[in-house]
Amino acid sequence: MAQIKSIEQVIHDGAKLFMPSVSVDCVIFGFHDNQLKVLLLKMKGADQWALPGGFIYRDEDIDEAASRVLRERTGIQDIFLKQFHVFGQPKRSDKKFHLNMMKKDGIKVNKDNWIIQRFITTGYYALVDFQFVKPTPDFSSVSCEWWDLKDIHELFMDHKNILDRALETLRLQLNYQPIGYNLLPEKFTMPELQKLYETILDKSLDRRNFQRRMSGFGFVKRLKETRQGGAHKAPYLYSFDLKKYKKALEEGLQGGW
Amino acid sequence: MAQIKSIEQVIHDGAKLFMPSVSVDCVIFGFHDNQLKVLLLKMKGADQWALPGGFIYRDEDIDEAASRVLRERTGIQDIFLKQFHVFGQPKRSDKKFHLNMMKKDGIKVNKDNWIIQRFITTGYYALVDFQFVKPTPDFSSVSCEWWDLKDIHELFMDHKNILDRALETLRLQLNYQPIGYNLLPEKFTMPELQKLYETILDKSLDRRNFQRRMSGFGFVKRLKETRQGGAHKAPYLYSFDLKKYKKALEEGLQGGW
DNA sequence: ACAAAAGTGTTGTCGATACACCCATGG
DNA sequence: CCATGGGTGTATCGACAACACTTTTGT
Repeated sequence: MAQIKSIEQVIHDGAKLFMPSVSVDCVIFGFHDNQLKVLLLKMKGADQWALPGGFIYRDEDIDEAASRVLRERTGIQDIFLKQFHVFGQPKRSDKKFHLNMMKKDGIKVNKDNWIIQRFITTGYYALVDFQFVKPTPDFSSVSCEWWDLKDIHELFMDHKNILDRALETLRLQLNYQPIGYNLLPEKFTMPELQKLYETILDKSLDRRNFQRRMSGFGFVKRLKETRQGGAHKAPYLYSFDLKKYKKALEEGLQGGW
Repeated sequence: MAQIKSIEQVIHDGAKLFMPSVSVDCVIFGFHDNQLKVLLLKMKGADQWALPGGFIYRDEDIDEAASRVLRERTGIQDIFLKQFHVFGQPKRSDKKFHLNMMKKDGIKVNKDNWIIQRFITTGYYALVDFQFVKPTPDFSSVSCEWWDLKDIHELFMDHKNILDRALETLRLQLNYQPIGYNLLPEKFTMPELQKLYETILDKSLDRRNFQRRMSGFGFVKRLKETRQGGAHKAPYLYSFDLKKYKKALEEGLQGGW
């Protein structure tokens, strides 16, 4: 697989290298300063921000393509990455807008070029450890940065819609899957985990009941250490019990029927 | 949108009419004789059964394409139909197998024809009222029939895998969404609804607790009529309270957090 | 009359909520 | 020494499982 280095190259070789009509877009969530963050790219030739995305090589699994996008934008691999929806409205991209954007950027492209066609995109969302991410722009963008979720109001094409759907899915998942591994550092305190949940859900939870519920699930284990340095009582550190965590991921949290 | 009537036509006009590389496949569930049924097509030129599927017209929403497939195979529209997964492995279809199948059927197709290329398919599942379905084969198939879920062991391409994933998704959905509308007739008894749940989950539930739980959700309402004719005590008839049913669909059943 | 199916009631358990209380630490 | 954050204990409530009992109907 040839590494893509420029828009010109995509325009020239895209049809040969990639599958037509299909793309992936990744909503990469991180957590820092008690804020839910999303990794965005600033597009060349447009004053807009976009989700990291990409095309699928002719012989590449679509999940691997998403994984590759994530890896190339963050330097991170082997983490939680999940399909959540296919966006396939015919009007989701605007040919004129695209052509104009390319023009602004000084790029000539034929009207029937591969890249100007209609694309159906599969949305993926990822949960990553903020501190290990090295945001890296791609050929189509001038910068790559973390944004506070609440500051994002408008994005490239239908990407705001994709982001909203990802968040909705994430909130639902919270009800029947464990979360936090990959979003928090190796060791964390219970209040930190709670803040994560509160931030995702955008509501406050009872401190004491949260602890017991979490402990009850069994996939967090308390360490003997405490987090020193902060004012007030030093909280215990916890880490995830990977075995039980993965088991809970597969089996779900609440039995249901 | 031109109606497709033959494989030859797809081979000849497909590239013009449809998006390349993408398709939809539908797992259409029905319920009859206390059995979960799936609608399958018997392929021309291959001694195999397949899920109803199709391509996406150049100006068609992908969800509408799935809806169209469902409509054309069953005669039913406006029902529960949901994306559940994208199947995008490069090896999911086998070029040689396809070419051979066409050959058997006496159809000549070029090796670089649109239809022989790699496809990424989006899986949808539908829940339909068995009695209203008029199974209708498409251009690629010789018949269209309901199969008992438990009798399906092997399907065309990766369709068995798609079916399994659909069932898995359906079972999960059962935990946080109401179900039964579109799968059962307008009026039904509580034991019938229970049988549906038991069949999907493949396990038995307590008759009495099931009744109370269901009633508790609020989206079924008891009618004054009873189902006459059967031996033994006549059970009450119920029907869905559409307003509350849809509300439950949107908001989910168990609060979670 | 009796078996089988359907409807209603009762009890115990467990988890979730809502608190009260205790502990540690910095100012 | 007290405000603040963190940890533990407990009473109450409600959901759900398990099971007993009653009602209806065909044979």
